[in-house]
Amino acid sequence: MPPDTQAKKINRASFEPAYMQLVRMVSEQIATGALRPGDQLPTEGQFCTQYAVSPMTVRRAINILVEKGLVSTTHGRGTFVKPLDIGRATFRLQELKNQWTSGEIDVALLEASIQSADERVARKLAIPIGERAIFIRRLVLQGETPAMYHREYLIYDPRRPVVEDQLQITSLEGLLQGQSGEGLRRGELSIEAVTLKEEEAELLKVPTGTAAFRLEHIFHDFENHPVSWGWFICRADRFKLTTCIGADADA
Amino acid sequence: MPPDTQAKKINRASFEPAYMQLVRMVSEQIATGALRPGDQLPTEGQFCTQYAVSPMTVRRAINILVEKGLVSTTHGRGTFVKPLDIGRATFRLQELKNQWTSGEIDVALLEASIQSADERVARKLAIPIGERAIFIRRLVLQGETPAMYHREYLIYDPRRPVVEDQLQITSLEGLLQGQSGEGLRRGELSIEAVTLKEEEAELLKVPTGTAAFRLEHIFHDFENHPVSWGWFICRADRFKLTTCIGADADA
DNA sequence: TAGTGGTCTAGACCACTTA
DNA sequence: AAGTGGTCTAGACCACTAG
Repeated sequence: MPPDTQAKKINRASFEPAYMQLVRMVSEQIATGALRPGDQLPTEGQFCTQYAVSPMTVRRAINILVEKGLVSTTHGRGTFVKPLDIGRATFRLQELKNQWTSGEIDVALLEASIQSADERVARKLAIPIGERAIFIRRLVLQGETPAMYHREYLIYDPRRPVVEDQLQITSLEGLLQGQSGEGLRRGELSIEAVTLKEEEAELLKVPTGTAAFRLEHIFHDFENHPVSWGWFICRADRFKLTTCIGADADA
Repeated sequence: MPPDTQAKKINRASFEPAYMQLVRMVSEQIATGALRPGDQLPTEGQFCTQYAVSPMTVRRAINILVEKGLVSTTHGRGTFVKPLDIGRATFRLQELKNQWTSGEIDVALLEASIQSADERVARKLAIPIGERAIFIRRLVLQGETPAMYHREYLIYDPRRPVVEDQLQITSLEGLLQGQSGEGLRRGELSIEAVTLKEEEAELLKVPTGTAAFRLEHIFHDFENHPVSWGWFICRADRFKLTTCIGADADA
């Protein structure tokens, strides 16, 4: 434990809550190297007296530091600064929305039809082979340039207010604006790298064989049945995920 | 607000903390559709009386639900169930470690040399063009199969205990086992899709032009100077990021 | 004005680690 | 046995939203 560097006070008049000020102050000490990986933080009690706050406030601040991955706590031992861990990096899909909502986005519906499910579609949607399913192809345009190509298979259920609603489900409007499907409970997503097939390349106006991201999705309803399965093919030059780890990741 | 479905009690004898039991019970109600997107949750006070817990415990549970993206709170209005938001999806690099630490991993050092920095390297490492930099090439093998190719440029500083330590920094051992660089403060990471160049393809034993992930990284020390810049080229068939959104993402 | 969430207090008790 | 974090209480006061 380093000799106490300098204990700034909590500003009670600030709009910033006390626990956040604590988080920020400790984060800065870690960022500047005043606290190094492995160092022990002051104990809960020490924080309380140093900053004249209650234990709950200290604990809240420490919990946030733990979630940020900056420190780790061990029950009877103490709280310690963690070294950089590359495994903690997380890439947020939200980033794409931000990248894209800055410009003009158009969604072109290329196809919307009823198809009979082949083996693959049947398996993904958990329906019998040959059952009818809705098939949709869309193209997302950023200005004049195509950015993503979307293929999606949807459960066809004549009892539901189908197509119109379903066209909204996982719609790119939803993806880009904010919220999708009201009737959906959970989704699974995955990302891989692929090379573009001829059809995809033509639509995206890049050479066949170009690299691209494939963002696959499958959504389930409240009965936990699959509702939709599909994937976005994203031009690599329009799709990049970035993130930061360590101190100063945000503040 | 739906007519109270059924208020299970908190089990005080359980190893599971009260706030977690609350989180789980509400999560389940959302997962089953007992609580639908847009529905208002009981207020803090109602939770307190229903489950006989203190306000702080309720607030802690609700905060967790907010972080999980299942509900949102508005100051003077209440707490409401959120619809699925695809933008909340986050992909964790940790996943790769898990995928890989299951098998045998070898790291082959292909090259470690001193080079004079060209314009690109100089810019990334914030050093003058022509300055010496350490250059490292490694190959990560999963059993017999090559999985990743790593190129990295490191600051050459004769005052530091350089090479041996630097070889550990952002080493794949670090990447795969747990913790990397003790002298690092923060890092920036990004992922793109690329097609393999001839050299890369040969090393990874796949055809030239195959799709792959490129995971670029740059790390900074406590003075916020770049220390290392490089990238992993990952075989697409060994590298897939997956995630879940919505209720039941974990519990 | 009534109801809501947001913050915070000043402790308590327990479980765990270390010596 | 001493010190640590983990949980929890039973309130308080404030700021915001709504009718």
